[in-house]
Amino acid sequence: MVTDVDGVTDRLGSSGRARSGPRTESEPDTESGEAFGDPRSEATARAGHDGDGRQRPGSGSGVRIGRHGPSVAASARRPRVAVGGGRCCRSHHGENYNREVMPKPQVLTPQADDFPRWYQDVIAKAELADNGPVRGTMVIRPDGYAIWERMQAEVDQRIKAVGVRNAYFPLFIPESYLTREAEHVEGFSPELAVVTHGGGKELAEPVVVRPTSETVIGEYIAKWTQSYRDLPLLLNQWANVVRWELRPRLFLRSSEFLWQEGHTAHVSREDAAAFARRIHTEVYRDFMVDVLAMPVLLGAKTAAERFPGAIDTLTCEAMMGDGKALQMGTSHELGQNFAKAFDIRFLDESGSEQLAWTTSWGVSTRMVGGLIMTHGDDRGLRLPPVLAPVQVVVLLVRDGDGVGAAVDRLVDDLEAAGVRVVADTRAELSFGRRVTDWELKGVPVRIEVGPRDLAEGEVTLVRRDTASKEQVGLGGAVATAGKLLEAIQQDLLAEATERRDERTVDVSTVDEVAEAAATGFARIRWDAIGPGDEQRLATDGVTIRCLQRLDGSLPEGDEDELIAIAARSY
RNA sequence: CGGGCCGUAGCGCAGCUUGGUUAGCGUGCCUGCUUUGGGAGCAGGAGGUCGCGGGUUCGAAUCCCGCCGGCCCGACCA
Repeated sequence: MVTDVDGVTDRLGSSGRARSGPRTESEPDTESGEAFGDPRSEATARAGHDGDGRQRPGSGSGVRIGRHGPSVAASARRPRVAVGGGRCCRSHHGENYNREVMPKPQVLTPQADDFPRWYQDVIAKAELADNGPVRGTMVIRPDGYAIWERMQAEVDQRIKAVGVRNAYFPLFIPESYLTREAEHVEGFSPELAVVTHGGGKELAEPVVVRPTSETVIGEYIAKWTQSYRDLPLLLNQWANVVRWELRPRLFLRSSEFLWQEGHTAHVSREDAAAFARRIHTEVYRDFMVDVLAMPVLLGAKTAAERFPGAIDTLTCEAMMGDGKALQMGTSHELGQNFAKAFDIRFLDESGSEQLAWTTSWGVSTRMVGGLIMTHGDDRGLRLPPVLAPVQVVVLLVRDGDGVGAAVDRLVDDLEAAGVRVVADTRAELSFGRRVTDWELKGVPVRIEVGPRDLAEGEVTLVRRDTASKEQVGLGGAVATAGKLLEAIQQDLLAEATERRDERTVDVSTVDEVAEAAATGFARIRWDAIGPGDEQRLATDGVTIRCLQRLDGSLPEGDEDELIAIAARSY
């Protein structure tokens, strides 16, 4: 099979730039249907693994390998000198012998030095993803995919809660479908991958690899829609899509990515608009705020930024750690554009034929990038507990005197309490190394179990977000962990909200917009931006991210008194 | 597609200007011992068509020509 990514521009008669490139042989690897995880199996699925992700023989949390005599001898040899004083201290002041802030080894480029470099470092060191062999493609590694699976599970549940059902449509779309909607084809043809050969022969009609599925799904919605009783028709699919990218970045912009695309048809414009808004708020915003702990701004796109073929595009915009904006999700009112192109008609109650009104909406693996850049710090990822595939890691500091058994019991108790937990008993790695690893991976709470603590019947709990430590009795560890998880979830959201608000300024002129956008978001009255200003800002790398009402709520259609949020963006 | 830069061990790099032993260094990897409460130490070891092709030369990672690939900056996008 030969994939041709350049020729289609001409064939589709688009104004897009022409590109040259070799035709590349590629194996047919049409992987259809994304498996997604059952959230309930998450904790148990991980329980038999150590921190390396390798299955230990014997499984269960109590596996012991290669730890015996020496470490016991070592701990026995070490008398309680330091601990003796510490014990006194602790009992009187509740202090911790190792509470002082530890010198942190630099494992990542600091954010302040070079934010993009930091982002790449995190992805590499936390083992989230790699570049694929074809430029712009992405290999999502198990720890990265686990994050995506958690996102899928949470979003899927919310999508279904508003009455949408999942289906699956093909990867290949007839090229002719794309051309039926003028704006749509113009918008997408520059980034299409087109298959010209199959089965060793040139195809009579080339097929495109879906960049999005409005067209195929429209064709079938038309087929399935006869009566107003068939509407609303509410569909969603989890799939991969391909948009040939010139400047790829892992998670943020790759030539192939994973997403969810919803497609619905309604009897009236009002119904369609209301549904798009409902998805936008009840699914996307709630998920992003409650699960991702990201304070997204909701708004409408300007005509220039609208989805090709839409009459209105709603967006969720987030601010990253460097002040730049990231579009986290969009919902489109497609009006009757696709209904006309694909003949989506129905008979209404009076028996007269009507054109349907459609919507589409999606969120993608880009959210993983947004999550990294929103909460990450110089030590690595910081995952919000509600999302985190692993919420608590129980770290065996050093073996001896029943430490292993205590780790096992704690893991069992946490699991029984519904916490997603793993045990790290890798005695062959130094303590510091393992701590650093778990910090890189962003696990919200770390519980350190070692002989010294245990002699006091205690363990040490450490928050990933603040690095603060506290010691609690073994019996209280589960309850404390639960409280910490809740606190971390709230605090991450609060921290991100505070940063966004600090870096958002109200301005009144276009020049001020450009200046303010250098460090964050600029808010300006939409009517203060004249024709041509939007384009002029774009030359400085600044775009209008969205339009909101003065109170920050979502506008409906064309309203006066709107505020434009302008920023640099990813 | 325009402008700048780079291809040497898995990754990051030095060596090239001024051609000449067996091509080095950091990290990672393997083995052993000692370690383990904040990226452990020591010893030993494996790993290279110096991007590809041609040319100059007694001799090329190094000089010349061509090709291929990649990165960064500008015009589009979840």
